[in-house]
Amino acid sequence: MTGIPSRAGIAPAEGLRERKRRETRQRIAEVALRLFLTDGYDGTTLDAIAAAAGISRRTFFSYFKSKDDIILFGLDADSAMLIADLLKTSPDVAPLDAVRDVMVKRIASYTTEQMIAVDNLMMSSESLLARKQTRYAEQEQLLFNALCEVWRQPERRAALRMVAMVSIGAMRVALAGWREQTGQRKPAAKFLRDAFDSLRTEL
Amino acid sequence: MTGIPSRAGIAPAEGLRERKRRETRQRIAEVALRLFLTDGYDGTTLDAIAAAAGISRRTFFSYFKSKDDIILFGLDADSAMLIADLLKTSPDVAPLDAVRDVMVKRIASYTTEQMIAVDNLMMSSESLLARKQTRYAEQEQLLFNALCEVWRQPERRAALRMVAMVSIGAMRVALAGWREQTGQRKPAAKFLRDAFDSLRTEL
DNA sequence: AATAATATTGCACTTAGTGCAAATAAACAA
DNA sequence: TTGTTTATTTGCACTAAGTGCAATATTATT
Repeated sequence: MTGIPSRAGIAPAEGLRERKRRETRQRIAEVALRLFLTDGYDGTTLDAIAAAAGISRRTFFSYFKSKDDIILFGLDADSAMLIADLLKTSPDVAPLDAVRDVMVKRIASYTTEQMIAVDNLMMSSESLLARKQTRYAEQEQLLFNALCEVWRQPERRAALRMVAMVSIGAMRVALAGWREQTGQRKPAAKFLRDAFDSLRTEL
Repeated sequence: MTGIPSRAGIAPAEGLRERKRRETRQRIAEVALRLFLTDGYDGTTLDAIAAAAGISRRTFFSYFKSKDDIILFGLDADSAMLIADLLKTSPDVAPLDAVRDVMVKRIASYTTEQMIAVDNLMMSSESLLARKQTRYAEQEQLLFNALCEVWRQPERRAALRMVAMVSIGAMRVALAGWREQTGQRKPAAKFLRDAFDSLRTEL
């Protein structure tokens, strides 16, 4: 029993431990990304990352479970926002349109350089490329779960699974097309809209 | 100058070298798969595989470029057949219908036990799961190329990209649904047809 | 049989990742 | 402050995948 310091229960008033942990994790990610961009992914060892972040090699693994995981740092927040947006939509609109609108809105908020840099990095390593694909699969699953929350009729589940698959796929194809264009004029949002339009055309 | 042995040029009359190489590769794959099923993927070392196949550990890498690659052995032949079938279809039918029909036809020819065994294996290891996803991405690309061969109008390329994406996606979702069903009564082909039907419904 | 081309092997090496136990630092109670 | 509990950091030894290289063995060629 003994009093909880000041504020009760919720928001446990981040102590020194939590803060340092958060900062260290952030520092590792920043330092690693910088090294990746200069020396390449495969050319950067965990020893180098640990040294640059001021920790031991062993400690790295208490922050990230693998070298690959560094790249995924921060990306979860993005898809969480997308899901949050989607959960706010009305069940009256068509699921595919809802997802498209939410995606288009989100994609416009990204900075171009960051996206290209991270994407190029991912293309440079086999294991990162593989990791990227599994991430799409995970996102598809999350999206499907969210869709089921909004459109709750059980008889539509099979269709919603297809909507999730098609949406993540359209996003993937759109981003690939956007990345491959020479000169980078058109915004990613346009590629995304075109991809969803193409779906209707041929199907 | 100097006669080509007996038959000219084409089909260079497989010599001892080629035959042994083919046999060794086959033997490694068989032996490895057997070990994977008994000891698990991560529980099977390359040393064990090499020993069981009667080669040195170093030699393994002249047959497969990684441990993961063993699983993919033989799968290429399957997708090659699918592509070959597709290339025979007429440009008059709708691309998506053509792909669906070819897939349904192909999937019926698989033996159930094999599929389940390999699939369970893939689920058991992170790196194999990642590999499976990249394989889907590769198949999507191959399928897109084939579609462009049959339906040659440049203005339809964007749509064909979507058809490829959607088709591989439908197959992926169908196989996942088929695998997860308890009791394994319905054939995979039915799941595949339902998946393609669901596409039309919600889109 | 001699020679050229290719395959196999052993060896040393790098790197990612894990288990464990000792040392260190933060949180908490008196 | 001091002592105690609890979480974190670290070093060390280890496993296993994968690579480079040079020596050896095998197959092909003339």
